[in-house]
Amino acid sequence: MNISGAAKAAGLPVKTVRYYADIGLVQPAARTAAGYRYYDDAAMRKLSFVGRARGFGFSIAQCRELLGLYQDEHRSSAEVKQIASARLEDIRAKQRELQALHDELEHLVGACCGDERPDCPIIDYLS
Amino acid sequence: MNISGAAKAAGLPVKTVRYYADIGLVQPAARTAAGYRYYDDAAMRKLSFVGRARGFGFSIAQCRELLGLYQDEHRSSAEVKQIASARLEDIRAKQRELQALHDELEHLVGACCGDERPDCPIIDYLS
DNA sequence: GTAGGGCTTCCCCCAACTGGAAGGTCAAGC
DNA sequence: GCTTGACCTTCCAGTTGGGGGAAGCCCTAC
Repeated sequence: MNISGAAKAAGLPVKTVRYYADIGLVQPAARTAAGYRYYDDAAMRKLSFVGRARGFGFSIAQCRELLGLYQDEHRSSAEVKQIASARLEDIRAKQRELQALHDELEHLVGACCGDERPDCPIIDYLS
Repeated sequence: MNISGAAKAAGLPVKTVRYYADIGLVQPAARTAAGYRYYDDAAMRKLSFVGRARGFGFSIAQCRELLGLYQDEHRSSAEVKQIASARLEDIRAKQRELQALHDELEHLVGACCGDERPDCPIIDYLS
């Protein structure tokens, strides 16, 4: 597979696949004589793995760790769980933050008449 | 007020205040003879306003609009409400996204024993 | 042989800052 | 008057995770 085939199979933009190769996250199996990146089955599986992990919001660094564990026959599931739990806690923290913002902003938006007059509780709150 | 006083009063890092001046979001009232940025009361109010708006997650572009409305005697609250509603909808979209990720990841983390064995539903899911 | 698409590297761009270097300024203390 | 240290200035580079596009090579089809 060349890069566009690999990208399509993994559901990623070509630019992203090239970027992952550049940063050493997922290297192509080889280069053709013309210098084209060549992805074999193993490389494509890694790409898809990373694509799904990124879909969960794992950072590139976390993806690197997860990929290492994915390929490690002797991994302990505890290591995986620890990374996933960290991401889960990040998500929860973000949710709490967003919930607080949401409630406050919803309150302000609800209190604003939204007509042609200048009086506005949102502006007042920010002032 | 020089920049550090203004930054402290607005609860922002000095670097951020300088950045806002650079991009023309909140300009200092003047420069001293030595070239120091000087913030008067009006400039400090704008800084604090932007600081609070950023706290709600409004983008710099939105802050620019809000700041314009803040200073516009003839604004209509509808314009303000429209910007705030857009932000609220962004927040809700993000919340829905995070909720889906949360539920799925929580399920996976819950299913992983987290022991020394390599078997792991998280890795399986990503594979 | 030529047209088109695909591939390569390279560099700049995004948001919203942050860190740091090099150098000018200011106020206090001696 | 001089030094010291804190503060200010500009400028440049880096952050995350890529995206856009130019210049140039490659490959296949007609």
